[in-house]
Amino acid sequence: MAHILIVDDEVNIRKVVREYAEFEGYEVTEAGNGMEAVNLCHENDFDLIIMDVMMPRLDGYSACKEIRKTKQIPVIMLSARDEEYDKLFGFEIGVDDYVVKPFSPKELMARVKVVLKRSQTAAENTGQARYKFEGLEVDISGREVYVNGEKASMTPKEYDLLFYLVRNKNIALSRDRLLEEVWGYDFFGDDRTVDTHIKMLRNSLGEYRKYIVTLRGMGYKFEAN
Amino acid sequence: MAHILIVDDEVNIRKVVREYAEFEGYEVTEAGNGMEAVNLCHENDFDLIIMDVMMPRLDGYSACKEIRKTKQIPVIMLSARDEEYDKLFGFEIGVDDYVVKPFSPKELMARVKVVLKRSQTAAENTGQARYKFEGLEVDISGREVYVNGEKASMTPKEYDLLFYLVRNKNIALSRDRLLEEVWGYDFFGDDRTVDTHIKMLRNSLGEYRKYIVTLRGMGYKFEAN
DNA sequence: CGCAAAAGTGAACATACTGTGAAATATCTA
DNA sequence: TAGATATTTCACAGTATGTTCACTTTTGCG
Repeated sequence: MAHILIVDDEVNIRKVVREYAEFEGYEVTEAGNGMEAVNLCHENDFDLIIMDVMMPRLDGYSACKEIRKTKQIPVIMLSARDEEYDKLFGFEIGVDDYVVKPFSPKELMARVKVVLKRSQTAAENTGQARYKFEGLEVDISGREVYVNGEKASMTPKEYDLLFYLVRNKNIALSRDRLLEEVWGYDFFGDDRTVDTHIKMLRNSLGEYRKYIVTLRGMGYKFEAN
Repeated sequence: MAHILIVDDEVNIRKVVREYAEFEGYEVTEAGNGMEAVNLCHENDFDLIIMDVMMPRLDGYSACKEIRKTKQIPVIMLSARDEEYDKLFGFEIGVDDYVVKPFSPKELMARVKVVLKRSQTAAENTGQARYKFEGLEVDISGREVYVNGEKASMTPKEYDLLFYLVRNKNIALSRDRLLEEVWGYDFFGDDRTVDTHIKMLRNSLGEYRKYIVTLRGMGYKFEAN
């Protein structure tokens, strides 16, 4: 799943956030100050940074600016109640969200989810929606699928179905939901239509059909990390 | 049902929208400008906001940003044809949908339905959909259960039953209630069917069967913090 | 301690579900 | 409009699953 960098000089805060984040299934890396964070960002690809404003060596505000020079990673800032409030929302540095200390870890996690989702959809709209699962490449914005490097030709519905499955990977999708989301709310046909298209999609995916898992009594799921 | 806030400076527009919304069974509150809307949002829990962009005192764009600071309520924006179009879709403020004036109230209501549904499923998917009890992991949205790190394969009813128990952990559940909620109101079978499924579920959970507690003369309960 | 009611259990049987191929429709394209 | 392509429906077969039921075990109580 997503890889999150937590930057705070207080060990206890890092610990609490890590705990909650890992419970949600995120991979977590810690940094104790802004300088460390900048260096870690040069070596790793994080999906999100949670960063305190007030830190020794290099404060969150400056670290964010520094990181943004090279990478466009979403950032959630933590800060004491009245500290720097205006600067943060000047959008000057493009902070994605802002949580006031003391914060509820649950609320923080809710915001993490929102920001991650937003950045994902934003990426899709700017042409950055490429997924790769072994030899299966799914380019949603380019509306192309490659199986072992070769372009797979599919029918429109196959694309739509696959893209919806991939966008919602690891989420159980009922036939009804698929019909509603992929076919549209105004489709009044048979449930089993989904099955037929899953069948054809599986054939198109060849060996990678394994990613499409049947959930008996329920529907289907695209299962991959 | 859902509680909707309508924000527009034109009384007639509010009136029309209110009429249609109430016809659909929604509860409706009105505000005449952005500032009112922000204040109302601090005091109430709305499920959806329909807001005009152009308003005195505080425009819809700013009001939305302000409200989003504290609450993640879906917003549908109303606006004149070319006004602010880009800003709205800049994802900066995360508007959920966008209707151009003059609009058909019917179309607006259709969008309301879609947005409400989306936010509901999103909440389910991003919400507490993953539970962990020692070595027992329950991923409701992925419809997966792990026992000591290994995926447990269960029958549909076992999943449904477990998920219902977990979602209502520490709550005593009678057989009748389980039948009604997990099997459906149209099931007219034997009470003891529940027992059999509890048996199979316990076997699937191995050592973690201990979480499913029998309440003699009553039903069952998933007991965990 | 012994009884009755409640809960656990294993097996049999009927039912429901999914994968699939093929036919029937619908939609697109030249 | 014809021909091609795509979508939907349908029926069949095999298998997984749900339900019932009889029997055993446990529990609470006088």
